[in-house]
Amino acid sequence: MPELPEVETTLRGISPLMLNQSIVDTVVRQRQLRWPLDKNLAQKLRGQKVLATRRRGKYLVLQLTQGELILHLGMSGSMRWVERDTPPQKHDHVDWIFSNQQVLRFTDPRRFGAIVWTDAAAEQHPLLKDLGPEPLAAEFNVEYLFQRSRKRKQAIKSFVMDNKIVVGVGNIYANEALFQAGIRPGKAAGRVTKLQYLLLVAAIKKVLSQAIKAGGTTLKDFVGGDGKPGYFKQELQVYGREGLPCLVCEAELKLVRIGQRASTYCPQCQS
DNA sequence: CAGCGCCCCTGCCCGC
DNA sequence: TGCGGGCAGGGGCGCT
Repeated sequence: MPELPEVETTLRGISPLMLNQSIVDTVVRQRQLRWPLDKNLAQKLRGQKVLATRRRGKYLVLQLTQGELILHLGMSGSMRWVERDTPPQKHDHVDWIFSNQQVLRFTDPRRFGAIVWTDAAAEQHPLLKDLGPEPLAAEFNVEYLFQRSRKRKQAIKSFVMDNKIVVGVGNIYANEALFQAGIRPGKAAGRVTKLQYLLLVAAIKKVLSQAIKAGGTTLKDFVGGDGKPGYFKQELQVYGREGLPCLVCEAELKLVRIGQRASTYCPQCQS
């Protein structure tokens, strides 16, 4: 999936063509996503104008004339503009046809993605209301993270991937940020020092910003809203590099599982 | 409550 | 070449 940079890339790619356009129709080919799609989705969206778009964590939100549409790309989702009458492929589950004749297509092989309409502000919705701060916001800082971590025995990697602590730090960037900060992924969050948190916050902000700038990381077939791949993969220093030499000290990178997720680290550089 | 597994699902890669 | 097993960018949920 798209991690935060890929979601941001998608948002930037799909927004311009839909702003101030009305939804003419919603074509649903597969209702079974993370949650079954609302049977009345097409009816609820018909004629609604997209007034604004935004991102909260890995959720995309379309502000409509009435209510908001919450979208999530799960592990394998993507959205892109397609030409009208482009034949749908196997996993092209939903199309939105806009008043300017543009067609926005939601594709998601694994179907962990979500499409949820809400009549109130998306931030009040149960899916979004308990989310932690945005990683690139000023309120995500060393004091905040250090304070939240005290007495917590959870592995630091799971801790920073917890959306209640901070949103948008997925497996790839958690691995990268911990490497850059010199912290072992399995270390208890409560035992990570304040200095290490200072480095970690900086690393998270840096790696996410750089990935956004590069248009996200394309591992398999991620494409942004413009259909182009991301170019961050070449920047990855530890993710997917287990068994290879550390790019800093040449020690062999190790692989462990933390919270059922692959965690790669350098036994020399990270403590 | 914190924290850990399980699970949703398809595709792909690897070893036999 | 075929098949089973394991793994994949997420995260809600139920259980201890």
